[in-house]
Amino acid sequence: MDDSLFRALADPTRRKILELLTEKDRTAGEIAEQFPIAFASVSHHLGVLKAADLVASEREGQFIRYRLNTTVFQEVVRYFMTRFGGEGEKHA
Amino acid sequence: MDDSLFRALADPTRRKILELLTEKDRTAGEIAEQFPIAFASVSHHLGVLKAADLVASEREGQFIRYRLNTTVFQEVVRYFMTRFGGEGEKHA
DNA sequence: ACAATATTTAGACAATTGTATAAATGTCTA
DNA sequence: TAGACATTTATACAATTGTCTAAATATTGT
Repeated sequence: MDDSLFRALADPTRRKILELLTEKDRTAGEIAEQFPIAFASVSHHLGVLKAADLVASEREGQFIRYRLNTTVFQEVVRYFMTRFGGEGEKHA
Repeated sequence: MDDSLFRALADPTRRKILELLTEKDRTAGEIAEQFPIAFASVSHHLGVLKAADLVASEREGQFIRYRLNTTVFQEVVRYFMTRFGGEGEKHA
């Protein structure tokens, strides 16, 4: 379980970005306009999320469209379930 | 979902502490001796984990014993499952 | 080629964080 | 009460981080 993953999740703006991407894929601009901070700052957050492999992106003409990488979230859930899964479901 | 929770999880030493507490409850000293950093630093990490409600502690004579608060981990799992639709970790 | 739009990258700066040492607090036992 | 042990709190400092503005890169249309 990569360190960059948890560091990426530690920022509330980035978590909000992830939740936005849950609804639908969005371009960098569509994401950025949801926040009161500079576009460049949001771009930086997107870079962090991408480095942690939580999102992927692809160019679409002028735009760059971002989408969730759901695979990694499943790994996160598995991390918590196996290590801290609470009582009962010990399925090692 | 509290911000302090994700910030607490962002540090690898703290995650290691949590994993140690998965095995069994431990005193501050037993935890601290597992790490190459100063006891005071580990104590600080324990404070962060406690503030995030990830662990609880109680005095036992000279010692202070720490234990996982599993309830919060279940909330974490629920957070990821509900928002980021983890399909694939079904169990029984 | 030029201008407009979309986004990222570079550089700077203040706030936060992880660590260390030293001092303080709490507990036990002689 | 004194002294030893266990742990936390106070303080300082270097490293990391989130934000900004300005400049750079990429694409589209004229």
